[in-house]
Amino acid sequence: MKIASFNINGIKAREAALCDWLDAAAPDVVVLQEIKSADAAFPAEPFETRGYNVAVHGQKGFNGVAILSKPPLEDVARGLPGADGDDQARWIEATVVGARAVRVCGLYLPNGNPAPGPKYDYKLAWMDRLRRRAAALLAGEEPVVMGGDYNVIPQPEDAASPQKWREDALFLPESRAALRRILHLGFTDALRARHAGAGHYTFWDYQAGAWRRNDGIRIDHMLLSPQAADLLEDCRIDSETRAGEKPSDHAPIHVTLDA
DNA sequence: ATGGTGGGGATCCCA
Repeated sequence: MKIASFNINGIKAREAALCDWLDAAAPDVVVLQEIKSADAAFPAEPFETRGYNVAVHGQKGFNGVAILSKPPLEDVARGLPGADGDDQARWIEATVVGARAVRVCGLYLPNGNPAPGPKYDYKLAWMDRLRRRAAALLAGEEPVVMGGDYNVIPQPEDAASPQKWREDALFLPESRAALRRILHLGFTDALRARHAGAGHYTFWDYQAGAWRRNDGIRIDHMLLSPQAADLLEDCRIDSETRAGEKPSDHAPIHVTLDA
């Protein structure tokens, strides 16, 4: 089962590029971030035509996540638990059944800039809620994939120019520590498990020729529970999509599981 | 130190 994550930066602007990538990469399941669309305005037809079931947790203008899945989506849950009144649409999960059942979670972690400030406080609080949800998922002892835009650069080797990110919410020590706290619960960073070393990026800013100069960062991650990590066959970043027509500023990342 | 680009929706916010 091929499970992917893709921050598309606006579903309306990215419909053609997303469909082209779906046709080429043929993932079984995709978690999407930054759809920037309300549920009712989400254009499900092009994906249903391609055989995907669609579950949306949308928000007008900002944020918004969704799951596309060829297997039926079971037990869909929307919103990250732990804060009543948080109306930002950043979390969706569902069970997909292939050879094995996999709990698939799609997340769009807050950017957090400028730091310090209320947006950074929100980021760290959201990561604490994520850690609690992740621990609860681990207790189920089933294959779990938490994929998405984590907006955290884990290590200096995950940025082409780490010094430029020194003061940024994506790379501050507290952000990296909060991500490590989740990993240390027992999750596997799938890309790292398969590819050591520098040069694996998922995001290149639209500005200042970042793609042309390969000035990227690795902030989109696929975290696997031990039961999912046991099934891991491959993890790759489809960086060529960043060179396409009207691209997102993120590239898709995907795992192949023996499931 | 600054400005560089893009999406969405409204004359500015977010990344």
